Amino acid sequence: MPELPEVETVMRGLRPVLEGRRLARVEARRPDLRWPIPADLRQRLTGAVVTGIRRRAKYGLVDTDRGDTMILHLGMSGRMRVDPETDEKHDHIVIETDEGRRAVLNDARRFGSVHLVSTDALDSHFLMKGLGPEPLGAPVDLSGFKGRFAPVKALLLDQRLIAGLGNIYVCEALFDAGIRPTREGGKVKRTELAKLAAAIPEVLERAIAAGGSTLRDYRQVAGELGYFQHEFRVYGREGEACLRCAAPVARIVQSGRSSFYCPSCQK
DNA sequence: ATGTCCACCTGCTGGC
DNA sequence: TGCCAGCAGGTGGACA
Repeated sequence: MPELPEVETVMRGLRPVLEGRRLARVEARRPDLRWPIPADLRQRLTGAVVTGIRRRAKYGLVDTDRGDTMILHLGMSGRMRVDPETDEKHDHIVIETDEGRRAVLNDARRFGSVHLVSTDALDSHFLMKGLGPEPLGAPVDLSGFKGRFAPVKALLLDQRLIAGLGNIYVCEALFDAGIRPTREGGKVKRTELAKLAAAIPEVLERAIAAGGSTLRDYRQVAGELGYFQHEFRVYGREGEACLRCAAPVARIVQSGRSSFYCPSCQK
C-alpha cells in the first residue's frame, strides 16, 4: 500500500516528534514481522538521540547518535501512529521519547519490516544496495528500459531501475504519459519515455502534497486520511469514464496485479 | 541474465 | 446470519 508518497508523508509526520529527541523506551511486541525484529533493538535504541528522519524509496530511515540507522518498511498494511489514544490490534513496535511522545508501528498483514544497521554500512545493506535512483528531484533516467522485453509496467515496478513506485503511481504515470502498461519496455519511443520521465515526479509530488492516498489502511501519523485517491485518473476506476476521452477505463492483470488504463488514450 | 509466479498474512466485500 | 472466494498499496526468492 504505502508507496513513496505515503512513506514520505509518514516520515514528515514523525520528524517533529522524534528528531532531536532521546528515546526513553522501545518495545517490540512480537519477535518478527516479515523478517525477525533485531533482538537488540531495544538495547541499541534506548537512550539514543534521533539525529535524522529520512526516506529512501519506500523505506523510512531513523538515524541515531550511536551510529545506528533503523530501517522501516510498511509493507502493504503498515501504519505509524503518533500519540495514539488507545492500543490497537497489531501494534507491534512502540517508541517513546523523553518527552513522553509515542510512535507506534501497526501492521495487520506483517509484510513490513524493521532492521537496525550501522549507518556507515547502510548502503550495503541487502534492502538498500540494489535500489535505483529516487524519482524526485533530478530528472528520472529511463535509459535502463532499452533492450528490455518485460512490459513497461513491470519495469516501472522494478525498484532496481527506479526506487519508490508501486502499483498505484505506475498506473497513474502511464496514463499521464499515454503509454499502455503492456507495452514492451524496450519498444517505448524516446518521446514517450520523455513524457513518462516527466509524469513520474509530477504525480508523486502531487500525491505528497495531498498527504498520500488512503484506500484502506493508510493514514497519516495523526490519523488523518490521505486525499490523493480523489485525484486518481485510472487506478481503481474500471468501467468508469476516462477523464480525458470518456472511454471506459480497463482493468487487466499483469503478473498477478491489477493494471488500470484507458484503452483509447494509452497506446 | 530475464521474465514469471508464489508465498508471506489479515481483513474486508460481495455473492449465495 | 454464515460461509467462502476473491481481492488488496510489496517484494524476496524459486523456477524455467
